[in-house]
Amino acid sequence: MTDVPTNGGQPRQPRQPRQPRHAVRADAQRSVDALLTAAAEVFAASGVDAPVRQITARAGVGAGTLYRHFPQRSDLIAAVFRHEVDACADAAPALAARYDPADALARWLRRFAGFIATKRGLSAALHSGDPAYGSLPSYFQDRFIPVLGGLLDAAAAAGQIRGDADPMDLLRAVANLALPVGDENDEHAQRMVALLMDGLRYGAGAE
Amino acid sequence: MTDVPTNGGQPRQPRQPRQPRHAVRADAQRSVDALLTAAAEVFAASGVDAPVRQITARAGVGAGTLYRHFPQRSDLIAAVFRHEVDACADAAPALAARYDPADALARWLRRFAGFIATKRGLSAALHSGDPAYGSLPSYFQDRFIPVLGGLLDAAAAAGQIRGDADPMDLLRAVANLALPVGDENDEHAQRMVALLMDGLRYGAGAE
DNA sequence: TTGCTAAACGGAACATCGTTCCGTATCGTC
DNA sequence: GACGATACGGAACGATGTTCCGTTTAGCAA
Repeated sequence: MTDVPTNGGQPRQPRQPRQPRHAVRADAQRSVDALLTAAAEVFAASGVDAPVRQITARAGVGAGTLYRHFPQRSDLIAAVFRHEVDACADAAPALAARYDPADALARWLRRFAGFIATKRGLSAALHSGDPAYGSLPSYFQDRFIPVLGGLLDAAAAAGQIRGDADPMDLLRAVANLALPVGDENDEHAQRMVALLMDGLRYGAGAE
Repeated sequence: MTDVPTNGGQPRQPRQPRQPRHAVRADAQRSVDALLTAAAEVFAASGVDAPVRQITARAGVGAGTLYRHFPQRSDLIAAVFRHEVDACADAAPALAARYDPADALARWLRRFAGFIATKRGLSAALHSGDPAYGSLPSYFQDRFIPVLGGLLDAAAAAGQIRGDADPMDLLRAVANLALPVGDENDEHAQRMVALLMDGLRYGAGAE
């Protein structure tokens, strides 16, 4: 066993989990989708500390299935987070196509506030030091800053809002406004976001 | 049951837990002391989320005893917090008597940084909305601001440090520096606190 | 179509945790 | 010294995260 002449350069252990034999089994894909959907709903309703069984029950799968696809709880949380970030970011083009720039911006900010409102308990999780969360903040920024930047630029170019708004500033502001604290309903958040939007409109043309 | 004529003005439920019949039994006092000491050590080592059994084992006490004195977990955490705030604040007079003002200030700030360093996970607990924590922030301020203010005034009066340092600002700054994040040891915090102290000295007499 | 095997599934079982319960031991008083 | 209120210990309970393993199924091949 001094040498391993077989499979030169092709290590036996699967370095790429892709192409294990056939791409991905249909039932596995269904399970993952069901889990992501169920987890998103449960997290929104009860926070990210919700019991695992509640998620598996809603998804109609066993606990073993969950842990097969998401070995750690944090993996599921991170996956749901990314999934929702994508959904929110991907909503922008449709809005931009259907509404005029300022309206599209306002609608997307509302959408974004709704996204944030489902993130109760996540900020604590983010600071837990779990490496599974390490890439989430940058993912958040990488996806949202270009999207919001585009909407802002379009509205500014149309002369509908002021031109000096910084996307990151606005993301942080809306996130702080919409993060649920205590028992206040999200009506308050929506009003504050609308106020922010009016602030942007008010400065149109100025400077 | 339309009226309750009995015990006018003296509600039956014990509003003051003091003076139940005789002051407090000696064994009960021992248990409380052992629990506070053990909890402080365990919290410092493992954070406030440490298992309850670990605390009772270290205190040499049964679980029932813990819950008799601290009906909720948050009660124990709050009690330990208050206990340590007191110990830290009470350390100031001795330091002020033994060392010259600026030295006493520096030593107390180190002491305070050590206090903060044991508070991993507490900030999350404070924001959990549990009413048992409601009074902790004001307790923190009420005890520390006069203590630090006294030390600052003495050092400023002696011309050893600048005179425009705000106690609350300094508390927040040191707390932020000393709060353990990730795996860094507290050496870093002590260096930063020393730096802050040098900053105070540097401004002596200025302005 | 039928057979086969790796992959995936479900849910019982295990370990751990916070909390409760209650029989027993102890303290302080009369 | 005896008695009653108080406190103690730790087993027991319910909930939860996680693992294990016998069973099922998807997808390929003959």
